[in-house]
Amino acid sequence: MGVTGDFLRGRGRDTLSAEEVSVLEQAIDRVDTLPPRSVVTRRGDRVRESTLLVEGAMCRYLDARDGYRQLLAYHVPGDFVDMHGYTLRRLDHDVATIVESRVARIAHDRVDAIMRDHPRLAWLLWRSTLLDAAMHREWIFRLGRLDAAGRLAHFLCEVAARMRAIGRVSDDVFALPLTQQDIGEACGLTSVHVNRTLRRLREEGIADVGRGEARIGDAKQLARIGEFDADYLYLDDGPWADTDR
Amino acid sequence: MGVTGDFLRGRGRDTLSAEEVSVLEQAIDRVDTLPPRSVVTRRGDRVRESTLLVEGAMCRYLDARDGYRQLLAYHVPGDFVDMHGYTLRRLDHDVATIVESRVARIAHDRVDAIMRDHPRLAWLLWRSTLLDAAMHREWIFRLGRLDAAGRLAHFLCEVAARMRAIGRVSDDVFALPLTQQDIGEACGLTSVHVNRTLRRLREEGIADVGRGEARIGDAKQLARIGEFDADYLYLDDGPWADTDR
DNA sequence: CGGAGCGTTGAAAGCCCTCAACGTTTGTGG
DNA sequence: CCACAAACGTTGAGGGCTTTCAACGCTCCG
Repeated sequence: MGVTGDFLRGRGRDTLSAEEVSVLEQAIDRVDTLPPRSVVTRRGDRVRESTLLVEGAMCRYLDARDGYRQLLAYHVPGDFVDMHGYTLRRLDHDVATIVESRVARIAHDRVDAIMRDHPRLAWLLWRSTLLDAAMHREWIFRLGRLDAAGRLAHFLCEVAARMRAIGRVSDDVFALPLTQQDIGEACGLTSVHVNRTLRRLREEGIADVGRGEARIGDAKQLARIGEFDADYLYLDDGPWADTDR
Repeated sequence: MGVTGDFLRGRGRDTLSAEEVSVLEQAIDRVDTLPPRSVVTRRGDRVRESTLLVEGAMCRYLDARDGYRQLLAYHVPGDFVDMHGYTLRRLDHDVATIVESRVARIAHDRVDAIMRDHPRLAWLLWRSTLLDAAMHREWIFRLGRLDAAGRLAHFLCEVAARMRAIGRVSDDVFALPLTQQDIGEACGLTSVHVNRTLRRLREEGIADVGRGEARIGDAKQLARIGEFDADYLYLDDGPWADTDR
């Protein structure tokens, strides 16, 4: 299988036909390896290709005046990190890697052709941007309504669910190559408070985060604390799960 | 002019050709008038038509365990409040009116036809969902990085810019039919603290919010406090502002 | 005219931040 | 392979922003 193997797996399974996989694979101009902690796209940049994360971890963020970032999204393999740039043409935020990452590039010309000739694949690309929006909404909820423990729990639940969907969770452990500073920037907390709160979750056996990975000790408790409901990830239904329209 | 007059005006001007306006108008099944403070769609609902807000004000929100809501979006005339439902098929949040509102309904069958026969209009619909996502991102920033005054300032700047884009601001005054409770639910604050913070903004002559409207006294200061930059609204460029691809 | 919702204000408590110091891990060059 | 530095993680103390609880005035509408 090619580099698109994970595409949309975290976002509704069994969605791509063999032909569609082939079309997507042939649309790829090249595969790049990006160094860790590198900025891929800056706010305001005109983008002419879109980027599928194949392996590694990336994020999107906005800078604040005080020098800290606000993370907007955390990306796992199979995610397009900037498909919205195809339509919006310039990005309103930065995109960066967390660790060394392999990415597949698809020129927007190629996407034009997909839009024209492969309506169902076009639909899937649109759908993937809408799933980003659904996650954005849940991040708004997390920041607006939850306390520190809730925010961390909710974040961990989301990443765990998405990692599970792409087959990267075993024994309730998955890679989470984020520093406490990063996690703080995702959850609107200082790294100090992230540290204290993660300690509490660890001491209570609910989750253990550190050394580049996370272990979920009590998924039920974690979901309760984070008021987490995976509905918004639309993992249960492929885009044509029910075809009655 | 029909009921689609404001569509996308707040989201890049001069975007619709006469033919496209006509197609959109003819896709409308009916126009409903919805009472104030009514829930239009509930989380999980299967949606079979999309809703264009013609007149009034609406919002989208998620409920928290404590009984409070987290607003996810505030909608002004010209916004589709649930175009993402066309692709996702069920909604992951509630949709409600703030005040009595007129909405135009377009069955998803009709959208199918638009997708098939009017690629540029299809593109515009996709674009409008991407602008929602861009606003979501800015809401994440607001909640994650700004203090109470900053959040209110940022929110007011956004609504002011969007109201201006649809010609609904005069003498720096625009309708804002939200209670302090509503504003708190948008900005992750209690209504008590919203009250105190709005008072400060009023006393300093920066903004005056109340009695169903907002008056911007010092837009520059407001933007500074809210770290607001209207780039993300993509108001300056229609979807084909530059056609080099 | 009465009540309900909304807006306003005060006091006290709590959650999280800031500042600071120190321990631990990681990575790099000698 | 070791030594060192830099980044990351950990912990404590104090302070500040926001919440909570409570009370009261105002406005609008039935």
